[in-house]
Amino acid sequence: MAVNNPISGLNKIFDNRIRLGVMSILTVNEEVSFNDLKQMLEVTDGNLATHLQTLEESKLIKVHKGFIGRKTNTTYAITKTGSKSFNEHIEALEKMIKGFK
Amino acid sequence: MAVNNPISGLNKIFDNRIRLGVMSILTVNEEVSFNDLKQMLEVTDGNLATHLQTLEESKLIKVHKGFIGRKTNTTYAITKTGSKSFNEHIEALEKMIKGFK
DNA sequence: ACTACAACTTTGAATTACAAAGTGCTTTTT
DNA sequence: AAAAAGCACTTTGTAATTCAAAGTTGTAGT
Repeated sequence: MAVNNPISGLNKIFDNRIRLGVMSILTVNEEVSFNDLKQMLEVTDGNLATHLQTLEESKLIKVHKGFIGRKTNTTYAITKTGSKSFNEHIEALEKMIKGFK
Repeated sequence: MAVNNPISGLNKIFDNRIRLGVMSILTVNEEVSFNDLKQMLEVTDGNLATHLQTLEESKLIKVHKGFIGRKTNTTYAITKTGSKSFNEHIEALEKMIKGFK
């Protein structure tokens, strides 16, 4: 591995802007509903659902299917692994940015 | 546009890690040869060439075909537009990051 | 009963990314 | 001088990714 490679620490799963957005939202907010994510990120529900699935399969986020009264309410939260992976990615980004600041 | 959308300021051209890497390298180093970029980023030459072409077509970088003695030497540099676009992207990223710091 | 919303899954198409091989020119090696 | 190798590509083909649209199931409201 080249020593100077500025992108070697980046996590491929976060190359996608929607997945990046989800992670950044879930880092600030403990639990966020599907619908809120959809509105914040301005994506179609199908598109969002597949990205959430990808993140869940990689154990970066977890799903909680709950209720508000009798109505189903699905919320998403970041996992420990997710926090760790995302922080590493951000650190790699910051390192890259600092390289030229 | 949603007010809270953390990814709306990101530039799609920089979603790709190789193009991101090129820009970050060219922000620190005024002129970098094709071969140096290739080694730093650890990519195949064909792959690098297409990404450089994309960046050039968008006027984010410029190519200089020169010589070292009699040997051809191609170098790449960032353009004014490129600097501006890249800085905006980085600022959007930082804003996103600061959102949860 | 009908409409609407929520949270999906499935399908299909378009775009993107990438490796591998080929090209033309030059330089170095034998 | 011939062969091998390097540089900076281009072309080709495939694999992966991304995304919108439509379909699905279940609940809620009117």
